[in-house]
Amino acid sequence: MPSKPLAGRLPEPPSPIADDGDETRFCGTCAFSSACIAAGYDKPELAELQCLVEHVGPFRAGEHIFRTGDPFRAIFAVRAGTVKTRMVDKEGREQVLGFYLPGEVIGLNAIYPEHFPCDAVALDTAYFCRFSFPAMSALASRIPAVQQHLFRMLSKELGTASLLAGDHSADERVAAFLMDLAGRYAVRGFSATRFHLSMSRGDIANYLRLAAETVSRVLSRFRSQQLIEIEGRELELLNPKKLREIGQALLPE
Amino acid sequence: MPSKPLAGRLPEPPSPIADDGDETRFCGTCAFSSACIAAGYDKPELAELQCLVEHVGPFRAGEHIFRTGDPFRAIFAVRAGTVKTRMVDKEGREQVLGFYLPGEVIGLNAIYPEHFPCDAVALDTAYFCRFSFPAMSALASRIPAVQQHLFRMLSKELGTASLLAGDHSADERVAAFLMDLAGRYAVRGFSATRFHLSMSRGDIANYLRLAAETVSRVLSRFRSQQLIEIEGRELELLNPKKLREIGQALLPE
DNA sequence: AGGATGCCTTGATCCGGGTCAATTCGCACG
DNA sequence: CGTGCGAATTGACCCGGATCAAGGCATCCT
Repeated sequence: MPSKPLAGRLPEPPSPIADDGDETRFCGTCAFSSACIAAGYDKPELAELQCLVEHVGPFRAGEHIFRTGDPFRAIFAVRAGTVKTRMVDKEGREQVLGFYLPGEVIGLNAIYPEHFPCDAVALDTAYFCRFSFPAMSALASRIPAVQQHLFRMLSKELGTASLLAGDHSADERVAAFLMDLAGRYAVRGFSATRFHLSMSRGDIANYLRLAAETVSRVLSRFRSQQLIEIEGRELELLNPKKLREIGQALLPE
Repeated sequence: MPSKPLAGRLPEPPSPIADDGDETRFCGTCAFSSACIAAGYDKPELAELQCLVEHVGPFRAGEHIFRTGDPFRAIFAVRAGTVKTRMVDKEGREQVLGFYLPGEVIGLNAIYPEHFPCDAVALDTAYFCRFSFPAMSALASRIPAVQQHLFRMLSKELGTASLLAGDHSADERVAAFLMDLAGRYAVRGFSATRFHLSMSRGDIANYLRLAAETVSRVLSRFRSQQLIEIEGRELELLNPKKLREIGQALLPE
């Protein structure tokens, strides 16, 4: 069954929203929060972090945050909403690289080429913190915790990228995908067993290198096996243990 | 036909060897050379770079440079020889993550987890420069070029990792693999049309998420189509243009 | 309201590449 | 100098998931 309306698709983001923060208290759920805490909220460097960050948005579903080929000047932390990144080859085939939830960071893969190698597209109404990268790396030079944080984020993304590459069955991929999302929501303090899928079946399938029909079939089977409850894009994990087991080959630890 | 002997498998590495360098002139083909040059060879910082680097090796074919779970203390630049990195899941299935040629760097994916998430195994006799990572990041704080170089390497590896993930035919994968190797040899100043494959068909297949038999078949077909000449592990690219065309979806640019 | 559109689901069919198997070759080793 | 073992090649067969097709059900437009 198709999705039910959420809230009439209004300005306010339907998915979990990260703490907005104010001048002195920086977004609590942001990917940089740990770096900030390590640096110490009272340190003068924090003032600089405030300087190099800029709140942008809202972007509506389908709008681009950046496009392939745009010169790389900044990275973006998702403040609210969901984003997919994708490459489009010259035959027009789309390739979804990843989905990003509140608190996560996009644009890191543009450092090397110095131009964005992919598009970033909002899946629902989304807000961001924009970090000037030159300013950021200058700051990283002076605050080891910031530098380390950047290294860690890059290295982490490297780890997840290589997991997807393995040859795994459709069941493994879908189960791992659901558990991965659940874990990421949990880290940010949201429910790990009930959440909304902001992306279409087609996007999920593309990301997992499957056909949309296959994703649909697997989800239907998982439902009939009492592993999940799903109605449109509203999802509940009924048996996370079993799901983790199925997807274990694709999951960390 | 299987491989022909190269040089009797003796201490000296059979594959291209990077410039060994001495106290003041650091390995010319090393991945860090550009950072060094940017910093200036005469700068006192270079002395520190000399301090934090340590030449290790030789490792013989099959020996581990590091193992899954080892605490992360250093990254390694390949000085000579070839390395594969791989993960082994708990069912014992191997997953090849990448091959590394002289001048390239392994271990970056360990920064985040702080333990190596994979094994690194020498494919032939191999030598390395070992860079203490704490020292390296301390240096990165003081020399922007070093920091930027680390960022770039991480970001670059991120880009290549996501290419493999796409769903592509066996022909595309194999062609792209060969052209990628050719390009990487060319960058380091080696022949881009004739080179030795240090890895087995099985490793290639595993890396490309194919069966060894499929790789073998594709190579045979490429040979019958006059695209390559191959005997055992000695390879010559007869029609790089066509190969690039076949593999374009997986290749940069 | 009526029609168009996009997303999702489900069924039927097909094919690329995996799996199994046999053979050959080269090399290490007793 | 066999002998055994691993890597590579080639053939025969099969299966998971892609593709094609049809139908349902929302939302959006006019």
